[in-house]
Amino acid sequence: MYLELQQRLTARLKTVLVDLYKLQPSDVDPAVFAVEQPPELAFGEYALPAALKLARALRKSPKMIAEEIAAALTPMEGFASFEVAGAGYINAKLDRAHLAKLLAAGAEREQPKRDRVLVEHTSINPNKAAHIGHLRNAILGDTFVLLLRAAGHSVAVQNYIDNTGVQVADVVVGFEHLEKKSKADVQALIAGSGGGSRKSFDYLCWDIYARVSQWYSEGTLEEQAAKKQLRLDTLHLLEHGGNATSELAELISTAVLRRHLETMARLGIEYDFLPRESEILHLKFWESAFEKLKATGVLYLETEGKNKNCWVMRRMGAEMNEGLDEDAKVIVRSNGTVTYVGKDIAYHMWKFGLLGRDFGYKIFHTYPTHTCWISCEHGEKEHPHFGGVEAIYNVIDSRQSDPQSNVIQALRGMGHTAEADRYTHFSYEMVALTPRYAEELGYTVSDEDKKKAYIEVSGRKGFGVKADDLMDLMIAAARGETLKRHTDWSEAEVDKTSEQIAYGALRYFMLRFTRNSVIAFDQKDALAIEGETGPYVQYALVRAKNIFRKAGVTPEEALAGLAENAELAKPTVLAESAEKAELAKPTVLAESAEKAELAKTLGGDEGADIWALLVRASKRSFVLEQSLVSSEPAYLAKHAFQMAQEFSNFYHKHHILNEENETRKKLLLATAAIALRELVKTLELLGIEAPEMM
RNA sequence: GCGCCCGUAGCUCAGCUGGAUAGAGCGAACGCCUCCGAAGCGUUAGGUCGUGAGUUCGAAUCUCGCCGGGCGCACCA
Repeated sequence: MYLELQQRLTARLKTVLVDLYKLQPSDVDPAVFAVEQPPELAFGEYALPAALKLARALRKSPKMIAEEIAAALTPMEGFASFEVAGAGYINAKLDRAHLAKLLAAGAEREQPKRDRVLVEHTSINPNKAAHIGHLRNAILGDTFVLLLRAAGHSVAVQNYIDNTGVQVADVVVGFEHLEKKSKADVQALIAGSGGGSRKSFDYLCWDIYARVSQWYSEGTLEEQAAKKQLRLDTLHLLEHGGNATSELAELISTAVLRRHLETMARLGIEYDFLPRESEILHLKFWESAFEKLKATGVLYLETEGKNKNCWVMRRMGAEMNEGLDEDAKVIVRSNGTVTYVGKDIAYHMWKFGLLGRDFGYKIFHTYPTHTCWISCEHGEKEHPHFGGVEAIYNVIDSRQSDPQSNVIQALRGMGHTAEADRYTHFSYEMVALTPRYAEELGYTVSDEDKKKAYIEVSGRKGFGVKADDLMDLMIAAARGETLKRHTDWSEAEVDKTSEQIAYGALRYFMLRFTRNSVIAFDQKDALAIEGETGPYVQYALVRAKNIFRKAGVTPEEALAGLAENAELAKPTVLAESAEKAELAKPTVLAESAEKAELAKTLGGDEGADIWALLVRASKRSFVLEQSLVSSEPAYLAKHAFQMAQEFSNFYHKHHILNEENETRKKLLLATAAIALRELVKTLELLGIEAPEMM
């Protein structure tokens, strides 16, 4: 609602400036039409710096201009006043009763249909159990998908599966050469391992992967070289396909992938399509891309220096040394094989529909509401259309920003500048462990590491926390708290609530930090259910629900009580584009005794906290927009927390059920209902559930 | 060596397209349950915004240098 009113204010400001100063909006610095937020709510809800920006051009004092504009803006539907403040800011104050009624009516603008976009996230190597760092990736990606969808985008979620890489090869080496397991043995292991327990196949692979990594570095130099060669040979067998080793790899990677989907499903994270590297290789994606890269001159054959006989791509800002660019990125090796970046260029051309080839598709998994497809060479005739989207977001950790920018540069070099501009590397920093927590987990921490703020986890060393273990630990802790408070609950109730709290706590913790901040994970912080956490937000909402349970009134009834006879609050008022001029025309509202009383309550000092809560509640779509343009879900997480905090304050201060003044009680109940609705919807955007009780 | 990111309260972090007294959580001290659940609420203490210069009427925010920390820079993926 806040966003809609702001857009109307902008539209009206434009017409006023055209009328007053004959300005052509297209010729003017957009900053003139900026709408900011005053530092304090007491100053108003919006601040217009227009007069400050126009002073020089109009050769008048900012204050005079501000007075003129303020006078011309008045009156305006939804706004109570426009006041000149400071050097020439115009502070706009909302009509408080009006906003309260709008919020109670819950009028939301219909989202216009926006672009088709593709979000790639999770993309865990299918060779071992998911760990804590993967959780950050998947939670960030999944939440961003929720935000995009809420804003009207049609989103396909992809989880890229590198099933032919060295990491899978390492585990295959482990099974074949360390464990001496046959394909049938591995099949039996997979069949015998239950999901979610320590006996799971992905856990087994976790240990084998760590052992193989250790094994590579043992023995004489000759032995080590032989092991390296074994690793390389295995990798080539996987890439080539059609042999016993690649079949074993397929078996292993698919089983681990299924476990990853189970792990993520616990948090409500689902996928639409799983493109695999094996198909990118076998369906000759690279060959198509190579032709186009050569034709556009992005790649050239190096004839001199260390990269002789390689096809290379010039890096951004690379310097030539005597006509030779030795810093160029090798895309095709001198032996004719393609590097990782090369394959990635082909894959991303496919994403934008620029490749001229497609995957085969078959169904891999069925979720309650949709199916998840996986790539294959010869798939179903009927399948959804993936790829060919307008914008993409790749949730990939910040260490990969170089290869990511190489891909973008290749697209740009081929002339696909529009695509390059809409390619977002949604980068994020790693999740590490605090030294203290690493010790708690039983790892030996060196004295040097103890001084650090955090220690990086390493799948190679088997050092870290597995995602499923972490969730189990958090559920157990939440369960302890729940049991303390509700001795009379059934087992099912305790289970459900504990899971809602634990998963909410985890998702919130991964989202509350901005993307480029390293998260130093500590069990104590993660399990904390006080402070800026998911459970705090959930608790606020549960308190709101309790009010209605006791009052014998539903939130819907409370909202209707305030919204009634509010013609102006009808959704249609806001359904059309706010840019349209007719919306900016001043209209006068019908006055009523009830509205006057509302205005009095909300306007006084006593009502300041109620007003602050209502304004906060009105900002969901505004914060959603901010989160989207900056690709930063943390803003919405912060919004949820602030809502919860202001509601807790309100809850403490006003004893709604004892309120004797009927109009006041109606307002308080409606405010609680608005806060409840907004808390639930904001948490929904973050993928966090709202418990009934806790 | 080159590139990217970071340095804000004891700790963990917001704020960074320049603008109205620098914010939050944790931790610390104190206070609040005959009243919708105290997993809560309130009050207080705590900051030369790494450092030096520059641009500007105005800099935590922009530019440059320096110091400290992290990560990239393979014919690995």
